[in-house]
Parts: sequence; C-alpha cells; structure tokens
Amino acid sequence: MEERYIPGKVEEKWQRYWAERDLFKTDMDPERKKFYCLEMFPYPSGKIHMGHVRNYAIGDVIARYKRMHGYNVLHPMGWDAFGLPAENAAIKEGIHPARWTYENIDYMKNQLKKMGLSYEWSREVTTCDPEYYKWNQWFFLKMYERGLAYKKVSFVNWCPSCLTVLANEQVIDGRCWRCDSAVIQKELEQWFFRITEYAQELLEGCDRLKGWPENVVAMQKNWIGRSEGVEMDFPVDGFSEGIRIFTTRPDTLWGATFVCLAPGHPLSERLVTDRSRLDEVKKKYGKMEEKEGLFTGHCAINPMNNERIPIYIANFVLMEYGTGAIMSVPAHDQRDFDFAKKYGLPIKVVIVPEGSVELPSELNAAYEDEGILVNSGHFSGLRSDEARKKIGEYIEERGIGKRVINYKLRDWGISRQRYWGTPIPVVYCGDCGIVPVNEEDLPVILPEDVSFTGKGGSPLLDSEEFLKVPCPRCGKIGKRETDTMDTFVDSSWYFIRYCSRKDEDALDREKISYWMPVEQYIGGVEHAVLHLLYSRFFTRVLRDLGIVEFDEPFTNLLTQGMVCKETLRCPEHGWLFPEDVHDERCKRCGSPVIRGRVEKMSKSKRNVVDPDRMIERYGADTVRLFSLFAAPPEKDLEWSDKGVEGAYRFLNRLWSIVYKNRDLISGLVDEKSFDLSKISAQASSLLRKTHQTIKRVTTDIEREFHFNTAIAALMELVNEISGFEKGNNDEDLHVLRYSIVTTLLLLSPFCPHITEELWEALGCKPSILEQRWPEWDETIAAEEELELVIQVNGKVRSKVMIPAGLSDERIKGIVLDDQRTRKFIEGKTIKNIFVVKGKLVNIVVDGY
RNA sequence: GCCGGUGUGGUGGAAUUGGCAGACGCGCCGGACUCAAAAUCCGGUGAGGGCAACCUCGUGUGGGUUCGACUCCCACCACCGGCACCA
Repeated sequence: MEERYIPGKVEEKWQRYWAERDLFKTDMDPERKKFYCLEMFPYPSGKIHMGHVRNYAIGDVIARYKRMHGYNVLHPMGWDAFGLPAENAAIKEGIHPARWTYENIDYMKNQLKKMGLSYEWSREVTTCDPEYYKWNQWFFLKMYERGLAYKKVSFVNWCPSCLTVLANEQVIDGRCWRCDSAVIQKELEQWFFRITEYAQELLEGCDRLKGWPENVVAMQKNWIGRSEGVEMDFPVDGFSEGIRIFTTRPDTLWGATFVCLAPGHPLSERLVTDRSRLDEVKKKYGKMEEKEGLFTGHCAINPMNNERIPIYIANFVLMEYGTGAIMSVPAHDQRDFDFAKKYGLPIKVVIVPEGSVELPSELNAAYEDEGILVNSGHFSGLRSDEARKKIGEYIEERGIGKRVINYKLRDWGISRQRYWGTPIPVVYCGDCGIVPVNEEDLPVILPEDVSFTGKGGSPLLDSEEFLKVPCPRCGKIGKRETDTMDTFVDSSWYFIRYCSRKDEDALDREKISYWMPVEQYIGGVEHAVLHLLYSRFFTRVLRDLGIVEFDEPFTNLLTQGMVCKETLRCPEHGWLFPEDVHDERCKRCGSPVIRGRVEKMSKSKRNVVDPDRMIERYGADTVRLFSLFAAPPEKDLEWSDKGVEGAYRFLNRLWSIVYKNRDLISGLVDEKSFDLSKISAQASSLLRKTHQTIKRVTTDIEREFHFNTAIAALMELVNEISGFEKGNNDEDLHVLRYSIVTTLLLLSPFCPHITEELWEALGCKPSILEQRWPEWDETIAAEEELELVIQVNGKVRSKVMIPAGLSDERIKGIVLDDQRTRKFIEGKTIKNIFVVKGKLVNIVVDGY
C-alpha cells in the first residue's frame, strides 16, 4: 500500500477481510461472559440518515470495545419491516409493499456494510417475514387464551389520512405521529392488549431501571400515571343502581353539587330521553376547546350529606378513566367550576386555606389547593390529607365505597385497518362467534395478490381467498379478521428473536436465557413511552408464558441525541440548501441569507447531510469519528462540515506519522515494559502520556460512554507522538512503537478500518479487533513532577514544580519559600493553609 | 398547569469527590514552505488594562454555605423536551 491514505480502498479491503472470515459471528458459550449490545432496528424507509449513522456508530464502538475486553458479544441487526410507508408507496407508485420493502432493505444493508459495523448478519430479523410474524400471531393466541387480548367497542383515535386507528401512544399533540394529520375520535370495535393488567408492575419496575436515563423513566411513570382515591356509589332517584364515581379528593365530597357522566357511559343512554342532544354532546367528546353538557333530568343523592344533586352528561368526562363518572366540586376543581358557571350550578366551598377563615363568597376560580375542611359534617376542621385518610376509612366501614388505585395507562389498541402488517389470527363464525385460528395453522399468511387503490379500506377486504375460511371450530364458512396488528407488536420482542439464528428455534429457552437481557440498548428518545413500554409489557407476558425468566429486557439504555444542522432561509424562496447560497446571499434572488436555528435534520428544512456522500468523500472512519467526537452521545449533535474535515485531518495525520516511522519500528518486537534508565526524558514522557491515555480513554468509555473526551485524549497522544524525537538510544524506538501501537488499539473501536490497515503496516498480525484492550500501569501514568498551584485567599498567585509524593509539611515549606507567593503574604498573618494532595495549596491570610 | 432537562469563549464542547475555568476540535490571527495558491507544518487566540513582569473581571441572574463554588443550597430568568379536561 502506498503512503497516501485512501479511505475507500482501505475500508473495502477490511470489510471484505472481516466478512470472509466471519469475524463477528458469535455462539452461545456458557464459559464466557456475554454482552448483548443492541441498537434499535430501523424502518426500511429507503436510505439511512445521519441519525442512524450516529446510533450505529455508538453501538459499534461499545460492541467492539467489549469484544476487546474478552466478552462474548451479541451484536445483531434487523428490519422493522411492516408499516404504512410501504403501502403508501404501493398506492402512489404501484409497487408492491413487499418488493418496496425488500429492495429498501437491500440498499440500506449495503449502506450499513459500508460503515464497517460489526454486525452478525446471520441473525438478521425481518419482521415482514412469515417466519417472524408467525410468532406475533402465536403470542396473540396465547394472550387471547389468557384474556390478555380482547375485543371491545370504544372511542379510538382515528387518523383520517392514514385511514387507521392509532394507539394513544401514537397520538402526539392531537396529531398522527406519522403523518401529522389531526386525529379524530371514532367509535369502533377493536382488538386490545391488556397492558393495564401490568400497570402496577410496570410502574414498580421503573424504580429498578437503574441503567436508564432518568427522563425516560420519568416519562414512563408519568404515562402509567398512578393515582390513589376512592370509588363510591351515588344513588339515583328512581333507579335501583347508583352511579359509581372515582375521586382523588374525597376531602371535597361535601362540596359536590352535581354529577357528570361520560357520553359513552352505559347509564347515559337510559337516563337521557333526547337522543339527538346526546349525540351532539358525544360529537364533542374529548374535544378540548369547550365544555359541553346536557342535563339528564335526573338527580343523584350525595351519600355524605344526602343532598339531591343533578346528573349531567359532560363531554370532558372520559369513559376510559376511572369509572366514566365523576362527582363535580366546582369550588375546588377548575373544570367543574367552568362547567358550573356555564350551566348556572351552585358552587359550595368546603376547603379553606390553612390559617384563613374563609374564601371570598364570589369565587372567580376554583381553589384547588389543600386546606382545612369546612361544612363537611364531623370532618370539618381536619386538614385535607388527614380528612382523605379518615373519610376513606369511614366510607369503607359503612360499605358505601372503597379506596382504589387508578392508572392513566389504557389498554393497547392493536388493530390497524391496513394491509402491510401481521394478520390477526381470528375467524368470525356465524355460529361460534370469535374463533382463534389453530396454532398448527400458523402463520396466517398475508396474501400478496391484492390491489392497492388507496380507497375504501383495507385491500384484504378484496381477497376472497383470504377472507372466506372455514371456522376452525365448526368448519362452517366464516369471515377472517382483516385488521392487521400495530407494527409496535413486531418490535416488542425482536430482541429475543436475535438470540437464535434464522434457521433455528425462535424461542430456544436456553439461548434466550444465555443472551438476554440486553446489557446495552441504544436508540432515540422518541420511543420513551412507545416501543420501550410495549417491550417491557411483552417481556412480562412472555415471562408469564414461561418463555423467559426475567422481567426487564433492557438493563442499560442510552438515548442518543438528535443530529442537527444549521438552517438557511431566503426571505423570497424559503429554506435553502447550502449550495443555493453564495457569499451569504441566495443564488436565485441575491437576498441576504438568514442563518436560522440549529434544527434536527429534515428534508423539508433542507439541512440534511447524506451519509453516502460523506462516506464516499471522507470514508466511514471519518464519519464515525466525527459523529462520536462532536458531542457526548446523549446530547444533540450539531453537524459541521468543517468539523468533519478536522476528523479527516486527524486520521491523515495519524496515517503519515505511522508511515514516517514505519521503517524504524515495523521490525521491532513488541514490548510492554521498559528499562526506564535506558530511555530518554522525551521517551519517558511519551510513555507516561501513553499510559495516561489508556487510562483516560478507558474510564471515559466506562463512564457514560463519553467518546468525545476519549477521542480528545487520543488526539493529545497523537500530538505528542508527532512531536517526539528519539534520543540517542534504541530503546526509545521501542517506546515509540509501543505508543503508536497502543494508539491504534485504543482508536480501533472508533475507526476500525484505518487502524487495521496501520496495524498491518507495522507488521502486526491482523485482526486488530481480536486484540486485547491495553492496560495501564498506574505508577507509569503518575507524574514524577507535579505542578503545584498556590493560592492566597482563593486566588491563584503562583505555580511551582514539585516532586510527587511530598508530605504536607514539606509542601508548606516550599510554598512559603516561593518568591512570588511571598509578595502576597508578607506582613500578613497566616490564618490557615489548606493542602490538596498533589494539586493545590491555599494560604488564608488576614488583612487582605 | 404538572414532570424532566439545559444554560460555560467567536463556535462544538472539556473540567473524576467542591480545588488552576476554557482540555480537544472548529474558526480566526501570525509565521514557515511556495513564483503564487491549495494542502501541510509551527506559534498565538475569554474580556479589559499595562511597554512589561503582572493586575482586574469572567461559567444565565440574585443571594447563601465554604479557606475555596461551573460544581452544593435557596429564589428567579431564559430556552428545550414530555404529559395535559386523567376527576
């Protein structure tokens, strides 16, 4: 190889080398400690973007680093291959979703290979493969058997553009997570997974997720949303059954002046005579804009004070939470207050702020804080918290209610009225009703001969062959379920599938128990409540099915920040590509360009950088290096073309240093220990720096994966190597070789190709990735001489060099002798001297 | 509104338990090489003052603890993210 660094050539050579020797293949080995390193698998959208590059670069460094520490590392990759874009492509371009998906996978796999990622491709998972989704169906059947999968009518989030139902987790600010259309509420019959069954366990588990970022844990807790309160029945005039309400504020029970039912509440139909008015309120259900209500004409009895209070249907009451009915306390709840004002209902104060006698007679807002109870029978005078406890007990003693816990978490709606997903394995029979498909008939295969018009519901409705099937129970012709599963079902267990190869048993207990859980999971924070919560739920279901024997799938989670870039705007032409700009002006109209904010890369804002082009120009090593160096992994990263060039320069420098010294050191035998008396001061310093660098790189990676500072340390070492001049002895060359070889080893997880090449150029036997991670010697790393900082009253006044390991007394002596220091302490009384070992001395003097 | 996070040079970001603020990189300035440029290499680079050795100020704002605070405590401001009629 000639002396010029040509990244493309080097990278192709080593990628082939690794592939030919299958160096990333792993097998279960109970003798070795395992490490499961996983990055969130991508949706095969067509091309990878910089967010992928960053995600996989981080994962690859960790996998390679752990491998060099002797771990048996599982590092797989796959495809979250079902989903809407494939179907939209079919409608728009007439290409079948399967073909579209597999072509994208081919292309993207090739891109990933060019990045030099250490994946074991024989474990590749593709979720649209019947061999994979068969197990989705199998889990569904098992869950159905146990009542964890069920069908119910409810209001659901409907995306009018995607023409499908969305889970609560997929609605962001009232809009579809995928296409951003406004989501509407629709009453439909849907399949659900009973995730609420695990609400408490999922919540408790949060506290044990020590290796997860706090904000993600907080978001999950928040989403599960536990609250404690009481449930009690309010009897209804002229009806035998009462209205069961839930409240977290039993201390305000005496202030309840009306009762509200959710529009979908079973009693609402029976209490309301005017159907059209009810439908009107229903239409406004869940709408945040305005409160809408309808008096039922009936009254309920407040069991605490036996007052008759009116019953309303109100659009702001949710059927899905609590009991679907509330007692309304307008004096102490702003929503009830607004409603009471609108409909002229009485407002009764039962809590006053502690220390004050009463609230103003005309409230203009609800008093929602805690306080002292008034007008509340014999509970008057108690503080809210005491009252809640006592009233809870009182209610239970009298048998009129009970203390309960409620969760915001709703069951997971998994039905999707779309084609490109896992068919739900159920048949509807005229006689038998809902009948699950027999296990041995799995998979229910998605028919391929369907047409995509984009109109009139799922293409599956047109497939006679798929639709008309004999009932698995009685054999009579029934109708197959045409809804498919939410793709989040696919990604809820893919990490388990990786434990065995494609042709092996998908649920091999032994392999799963060896490889799981995932020691390190890496991905975007956007899945904080979606995928990550579903996976925790699924893992528990699989545990209860006896397939796995752990609760949490991901021990450590790293949520990497977004990849951002500066945006450019022209007042005339909007967002601009960098190439549309010349001399700070828009090329088209000459207007001065507005340098916009640094924002997440997006096509619409024209601030994307294409990984292919970057890799072609600088090589994967440079792209990896820059994306790891520019920011710590959990923070947002600002892409900078100049920064990339800086990374490229660094690799070129390393390359030329190695080749400059190659003839001198390539023939030498590797040594790890040196006779310090034989080497020059420069070599001794380089040796020390090398050991310090091993230590810094290692601890920076161990401590929260701070690759940016680890790389900075390597740059410092390379700077020192570059300035190194050997003394008049041959031993110095051994130090130089040791230092360069160590640099290559430390850099190899970040930049695997160039380090392999240089490793080989120095006469070392490939592959560098099979080497052990270097170790440092604390005594060599320690400085012989330290720079002691001298402060007087906390201000730095002087610095002196001292030998390491002096006693405090000796140090004080040296300090007080120091010329510069004396200027500041002369004629003053020394009150105290603080010595920080090996670092600093602070002299406290009077009269300063 | 509730929950979480962030705030440091021209810029991306460093600073282990409270102990030299600004590592490393980018940019900029100066120099070497060159007919010239690019590339490369060397040096400088928080602000203000001084010919200088040096001095003063400086981590969003105000206070506190401490010999000593980017770091700990209290209050506030700004920005970012999540949730939000959840009774």
